[in-house]
Amino acid sequence: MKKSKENKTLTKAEMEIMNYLWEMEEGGTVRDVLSCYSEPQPAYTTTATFLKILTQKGFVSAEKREKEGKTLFFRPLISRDEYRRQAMEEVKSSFFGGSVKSLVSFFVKEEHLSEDELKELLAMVSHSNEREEP
Amino acid sequence: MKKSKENKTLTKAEMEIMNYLWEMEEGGTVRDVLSCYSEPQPAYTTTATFLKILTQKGFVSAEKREKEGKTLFFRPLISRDEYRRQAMEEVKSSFFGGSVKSLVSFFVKEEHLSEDELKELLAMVSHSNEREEP
DNA sequence: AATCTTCTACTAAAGTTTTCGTTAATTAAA
DNA sequence: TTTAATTAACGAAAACTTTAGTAGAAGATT
Repeated sequence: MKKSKENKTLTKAEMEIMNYLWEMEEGGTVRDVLSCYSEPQPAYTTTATFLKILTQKGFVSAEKREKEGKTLFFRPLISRDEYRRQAMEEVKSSFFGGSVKSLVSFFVKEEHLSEDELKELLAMVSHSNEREEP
Repeated sequence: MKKSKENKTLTKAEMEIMNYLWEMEEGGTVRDVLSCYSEPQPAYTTTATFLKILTQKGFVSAEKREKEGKTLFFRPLISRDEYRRQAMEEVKSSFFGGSVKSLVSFFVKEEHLSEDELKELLAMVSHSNEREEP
């Protein structure tokens, strides 16, 4: 049986780029990503390197498209939600001893969510609970 | 005006040690921390190095105490809560576009919090809201 | 007091992440 | 079609993180 250390996680810099890609509708080119950075922007090649790494790690695809000549187009292969799921597992266990309740209550308190906002959340949750009851 | 890059964050290994220190009542010695690791334990000096680093970064104090001769006693200078606050700021902005609501609803949905648990949370929040109204 | 153990401080190597210059190829412009 | 601009690929330096060996001081044991 393989040890299956499939838990490839993103580094900080890689994460930043994924966020930019997710923000764009389809993905984008090196230059598209580069333009997302606030000053001081990294070097073009730096961004290109990370996109390459992300490709190798399987988080994005690199496509060559007719219109754009040699320019590669990078597209996320994992959704923000999917990755969040993995990453939040980490956050939960390392900051909140694995307890969602303690995590959620932390944020609710910390951020002073109003009653109204909470009710909104409650409604949202009731819905998803309904269609998931076993 | 100073650039004030006070945003010292803990690395993974440092974080692990802080967690052990927080779990102990007061803090502890190198050996105390070492004994918290599950096998394979790192070398004694590895742990000592990290405690030293944490001291330099200002996350813990190193005290020499009468009873224990030369042995140093390390004590967290920041509470788990305080650090969480910083760290969660990061999580919120990089995974949820800065929106607590989106974060909380993610966890509530993801983890299938029950109605009861949510009510508990609601109660908790009502309380903290009451004593903070401006 | 001589020896053994335990501890901190120092140092450095190994591992990982971040950064970007250089090169060669492709496309655009003159 | 020669020249200039843009790009992907490569390689490696720089920065940061993790790991641990060694030395020498401090304390415990015989």
